[in-house]
Amino acid sequence: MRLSLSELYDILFRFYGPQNWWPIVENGVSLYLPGYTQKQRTPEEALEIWIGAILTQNTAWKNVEKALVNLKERLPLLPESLLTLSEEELSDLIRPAGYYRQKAKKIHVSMRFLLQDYGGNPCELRRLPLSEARHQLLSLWGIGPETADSILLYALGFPIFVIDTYTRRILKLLGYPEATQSYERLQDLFHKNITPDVGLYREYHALFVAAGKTCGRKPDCGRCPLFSWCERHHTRA
DNA sequence: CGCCAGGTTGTTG
DNA sequence: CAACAACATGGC
Repeated sequence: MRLSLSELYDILFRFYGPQNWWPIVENGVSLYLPGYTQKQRTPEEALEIWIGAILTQNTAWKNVEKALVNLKERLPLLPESLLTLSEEELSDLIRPAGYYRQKAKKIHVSMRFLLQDYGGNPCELRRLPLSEARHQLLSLWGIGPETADSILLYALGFPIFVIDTYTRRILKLLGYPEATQSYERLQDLFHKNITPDVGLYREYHALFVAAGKTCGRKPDCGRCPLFSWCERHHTRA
């Protein structure tokens, strides 16, 4: 019997507990505070999430953390401050996050956009309809669907579901054919089956990441709460 | 040492 | 549209 998406959420939540995404870096460590799933983010927090979403593209969070620490000890995290740095200076600070020249360019593009169109305040995007805010994000060089949706959900508080490689991996193993389809197609599955609640969407996506890590390079099936529904369980040679 | 991590873009068939 | 290369550091 295949797991429904709400049953899956319950299992993951009971096993991994609240994830309290998205973290803010303070005193050199990432903080995951209980209020974060519901909280309306301040412009400062929203900007850090925005930049973090770019930095974490195909990159371990530990490396992003180092980059954010470097940035925050060098200057206040504001578009106008970041833009006083050249792309080369910026790339030097974010080096630990990898792809540092690409990401410096991406951050510059986003900061110019925010400063020119929204007075440097990312939260102003919240005034737009969701589809238009998403369209604007996707029009920026360096922001694809996952980064856009992470910003919309975690920084701006729009009810949109984030799809990442972990989501696909888990759903494939659970036998969901939609997992091999396009980003928007898979996203629709969540929008149609899970009530659009920001706190719920934030927690659910973070739980996929937690589960995906258990199922990474060295799968720890003995400790996976999904073992009995997993393809590996049934199709082992 | 090799593999991969909270992707996106550009190129090519 | 799908497949593939390029982008790059650091942890396990």
